Amino acid sequence: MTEVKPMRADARRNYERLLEEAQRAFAEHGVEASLEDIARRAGVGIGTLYRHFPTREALLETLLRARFDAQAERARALLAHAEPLAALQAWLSGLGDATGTFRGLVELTADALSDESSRLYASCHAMREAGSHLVERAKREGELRPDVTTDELLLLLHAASWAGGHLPGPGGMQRLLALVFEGLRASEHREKPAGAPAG
Amino acid sequence: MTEVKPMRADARRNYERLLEEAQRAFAEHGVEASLEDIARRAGVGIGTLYRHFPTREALLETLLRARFDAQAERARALLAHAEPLAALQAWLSGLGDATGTFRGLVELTADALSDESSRLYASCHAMREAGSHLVERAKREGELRPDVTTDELLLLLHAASWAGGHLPGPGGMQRLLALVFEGLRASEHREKPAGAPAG
DNA sequence: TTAATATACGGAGGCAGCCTCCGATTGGCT
DNA sequence: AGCCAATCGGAGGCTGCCTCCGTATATTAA
Repeated sequence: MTEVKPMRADARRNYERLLEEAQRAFAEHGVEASLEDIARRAGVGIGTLYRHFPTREALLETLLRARFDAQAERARALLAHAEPLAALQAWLSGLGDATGTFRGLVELTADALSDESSRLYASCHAMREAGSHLVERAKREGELRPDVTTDELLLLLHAASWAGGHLPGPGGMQRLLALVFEGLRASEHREKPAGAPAG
Repeated sequence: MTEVKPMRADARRNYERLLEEAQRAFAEHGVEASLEDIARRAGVGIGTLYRHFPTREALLETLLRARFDAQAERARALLAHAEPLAALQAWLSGLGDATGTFRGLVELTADALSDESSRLYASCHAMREAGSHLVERAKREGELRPDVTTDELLLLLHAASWAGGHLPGPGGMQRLLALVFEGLRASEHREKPAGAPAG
């Protein structure tokens, strides 16, 4: 059985200080924030940081796992929503907001989803699984094109989130995500403004 | 009358060796390739590299300007194409291929397009301009939704290119770009499914 | 050809970040 | 109190960025 010896008091204290400072640092400087800086601000030697979190990814994983779980939970909740496509869109939209919280997180998440050897892969798996139920339902009810996969959808979301960061002002991701859902063709059943551009 | 004094022979030689090695290095290791390594391989001191190219961006700009010009030219040529939307798609598709040549190039280009202070901004400007003519034509002829801007379109392309790199195998970007054009809704009156030529 | 000089070269050196290793310290237990 | 395994901390080795300046050389004038 996995008997876990309780941590020594100082170890636990440092562990928690490190997580706090890491959260701050990543939010402020993005995922590339300096680890030595995190250790410094936590009032801890660099060696201590590396003992608790052997890699940057390990540190990020600890911080992110809860978020991924929350997204999975949200997906399950949205299965109760009456409109399958709207539910899916809502889920993706929230997921996009979450991956926008610090710079570099989108890249990280997209990598984790496609690279099985990533430490974050496992953390993401439950989330993808939960999301795929929303996807399947939307397909089954004829609201989502049947030839698109969950992975493609997630990737498109991450792409929109990534690109949203390059648009001035907030709401960029939402706008792009909407475009992706609607497509780019002008079409009759979509109301189009009357006036052709002058010129 | 910008009389340009000819470079000293050794200077010109080094300049060219540096560009060659930079091309190699960026292609192999992405835009973050070590500058000291480039200098080393070019058989030149690091100081010499920095004299010719004060920043990494300056070096990249020199390498990329020709590419951007080529893309602008391609856009102009495609104005002769009979089908406006197909022409636009073809242009974007080629542009996406070009930004996939080395890792980090997509990010770089997207940044350059949105940040006026970037050294690459000027280089991109003509390309965006040329592309916007394709966009306007497609709108005018009612094939492209009128509420989307050239910048959004370029950003969506870059997003697709970025995301394509996270899909296994080649052709990821093409597939995603097609999805973006067609939209994600299931719909009876869509003629052709988006998708990579599975053969 | 030689001398003068503007031009260009090269790498040492200072800084920061990554990560490892191991002697010093200390919490927890008897 | 005293022991010792668990934990700490940071020096040190490495890489990469970038600047500065003494040295070397291509070019030109004599």
